[in-house]
Amino acid sequence: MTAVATRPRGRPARTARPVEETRSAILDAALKLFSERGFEGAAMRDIAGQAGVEHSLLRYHYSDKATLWRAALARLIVDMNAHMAGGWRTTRGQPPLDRFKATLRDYVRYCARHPEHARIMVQEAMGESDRVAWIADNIVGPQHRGMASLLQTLMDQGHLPHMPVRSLIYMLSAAAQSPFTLAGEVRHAYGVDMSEEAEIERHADALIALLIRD
Amino acid sequence: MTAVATRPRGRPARTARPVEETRSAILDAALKLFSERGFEGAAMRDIAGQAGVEHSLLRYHYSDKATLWRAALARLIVDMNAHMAGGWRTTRGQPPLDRFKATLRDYVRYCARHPEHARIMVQEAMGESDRVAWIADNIVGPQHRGMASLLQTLMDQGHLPHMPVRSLIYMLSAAAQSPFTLAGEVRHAYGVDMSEEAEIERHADALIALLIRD
DNA sequence: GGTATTTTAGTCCAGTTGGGCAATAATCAT
DNA sequence: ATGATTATTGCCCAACTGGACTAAAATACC
Repeated sequence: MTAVATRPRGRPARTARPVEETRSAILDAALKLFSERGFEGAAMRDIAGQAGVEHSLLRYHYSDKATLWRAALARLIVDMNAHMAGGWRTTRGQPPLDRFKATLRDYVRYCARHPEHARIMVQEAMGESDRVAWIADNIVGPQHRGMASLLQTLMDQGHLPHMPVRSLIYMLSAAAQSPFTLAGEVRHAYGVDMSEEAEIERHADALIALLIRD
Repeated sequence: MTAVATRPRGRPARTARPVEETRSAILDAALKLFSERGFEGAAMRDIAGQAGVEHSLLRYHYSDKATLWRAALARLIVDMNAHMAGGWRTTRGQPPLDRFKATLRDYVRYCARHPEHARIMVQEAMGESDRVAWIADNIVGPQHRGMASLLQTLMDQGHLPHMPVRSLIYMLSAAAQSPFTLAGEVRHAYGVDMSEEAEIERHADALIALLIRD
């Protein structure tokens, strides 16, 4: 009945959780709910509840719902870039094909840990909202440009099937993400938990087998 | 200001559009909006508006929102089965590999014409709603069982990369659907309209090149 | 010709929504 | 000390939500 541990009204003491932690908790909650229910379906109050704050606080830190959405996605990109750049560095000096295989495996691991990412892309990719344009400019564009030349090289060397690079990128990404994006469906239909370490590595193996010709 | 051409209150004259057409228009509208905004995000009134009827009519034909959702998806499956079965028949007598290639092409065409299908799958595959279970039982299960043995045969013959059949099904479907599910993104990022005939066939070529080893 | 049924529109309701605004408390700048 | 700034809750609102109920018109059945 009683509200659990309601914070007092004013600014919290320095000993309480610091601002950046609060903002981060809000972004986590926003990503979770936006990916589960879509932009319209995710209620500000539910996001606030998930983050453990009052809903007015969202509007204090992020002036409206669209701004909150952009902030959440911006942080997602930063995280992804950090993840992928880390893996890329550790394979320095290896031949391109080995590097590519390692990167694919790394990408599958990212997809497994961040299924929200792909789900949000799908949910937004249709309507005429400005969010689609934002995604295309800030996420898809940079990401695809970063991959294109390596893919073209490997394709020319015969390690990848011959086709327009754009087609390959879309199919590659989709194949990597699919079982994690649809994790609920996989669980219901096959009783398999795709968040398990072993399943993730198995899927990485499958993706590499699908793509690479050597 | 004045409402445009409001139908009179009662049952429409026989000359007006027949019931089945009304029901069909409602299901079309429901699919469109559910796929664009998700289950919670799609408002009954908006679906009604899209279908050109009053919102109470939805509740007459389909007792509640969940029932409408199920009806819309049930019709989608019927349509898909009809589409795929048609293509399957026309290749009777051909060798399995050729039949499979033709079926892939046919599936890509279906994905292009019904991007709502894949989008709804993604949108529902997460939450713990009963809709996930419904999808797994009524769509995914039957569909996958129907493909498994042919895929296993082709894999044994070396025409497909070796991996668990389940992995192949998920990657194959995702790769086929991806550029159409993300059509808005493709349009913004590349200026390409994936609903064009030529693009659809190009993508079918790419999918076949990705999968088949011959 | 009358009565039941089918198919539609219209109205009302209680709950939820995004957002506006005031209250309040800790901290910081002077 | 005191006044500004920061970070938070509390309360309000008009708009919208899914659904319950009512009114009405065309048709089907007898």
